[in-house]
Amino acid sequence: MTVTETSAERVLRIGEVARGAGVSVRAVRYYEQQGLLTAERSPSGQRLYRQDAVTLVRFFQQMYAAGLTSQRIAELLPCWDSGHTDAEQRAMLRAERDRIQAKVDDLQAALDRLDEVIGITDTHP
Amino acid sequence: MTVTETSAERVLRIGEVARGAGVSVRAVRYYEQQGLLTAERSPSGQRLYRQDAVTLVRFFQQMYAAGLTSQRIAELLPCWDSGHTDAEQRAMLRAERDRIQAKVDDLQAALDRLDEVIGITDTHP
DNA sequence: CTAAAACCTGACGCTGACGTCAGGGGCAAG
DNA sequence: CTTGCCCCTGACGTCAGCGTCAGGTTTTAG
Repeated sequence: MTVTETSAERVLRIGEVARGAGVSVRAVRYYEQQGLLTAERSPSGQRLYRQDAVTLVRFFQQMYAAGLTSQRIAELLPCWDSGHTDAEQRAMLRAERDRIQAKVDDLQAALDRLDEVIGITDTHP
Repeated sequence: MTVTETSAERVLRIGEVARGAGVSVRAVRYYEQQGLLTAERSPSGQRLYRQDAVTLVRFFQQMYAAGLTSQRIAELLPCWDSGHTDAEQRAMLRAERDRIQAKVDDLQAALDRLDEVIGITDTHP
């Protein structure tokens, strides 16, 4: 479609999004399947993304790394792009926050156990 | 075996170890299967553990929580009960340490993202 | 125009620490 | 003796985030 693209209307195809965010194409499709990411479709059926899709995918990765499930991320997504939260969402947010904090403490304790045997007891890098 | 137990020779059965460490009986058997835990056997085939098995299982849980696999834990166990490490073990220890540290940083970043939308921007509890 | 590269939709495979069910002993109390 | 609880050994099931293969269409480079 040779519409004189006004330079601001650039769209991304799935491969570009994937490479941009450092994940696989399969992963991006998976996110859509989980209701995290929506895409326009070209007449031939190919997915077309806006540039912020890359940022979004990176955000998903961050949440996954923090132990959130696809479902949780989907439930909490509106909190970011609407800036508003209801009671249920607040509860989930706090629950996740506490869980992650606990995990940080656990990891820190594990680190201490490792350092203990390594001998790198230099207090702070 | 009615050997006059000198009060120091107390042994534990698998259920006691499991409850003591807060894991399932299945988990304790799994640790043995992975070469993490060895047990004597009663004449009837039941596993008999020493008291420190509970501590050991708790330690496994801590390492699992830190993202180590059974194999890694098995490879690094000698470092603790022998107090000695060879070059390969030191490399693994440092690698795991770095990985965990990176994970801590990731979690911290995720926490910040959550707090950002929660509004609990109180610097430190 | 043609070949390569990229995209599409299923759909099965993988990993790791267990859960769980099946089928069968053993051992103390009442 | 029998009731009940704990133990045993397989061995299949689970879950979540993808990997990967199959078979086919579309877009792009030359």
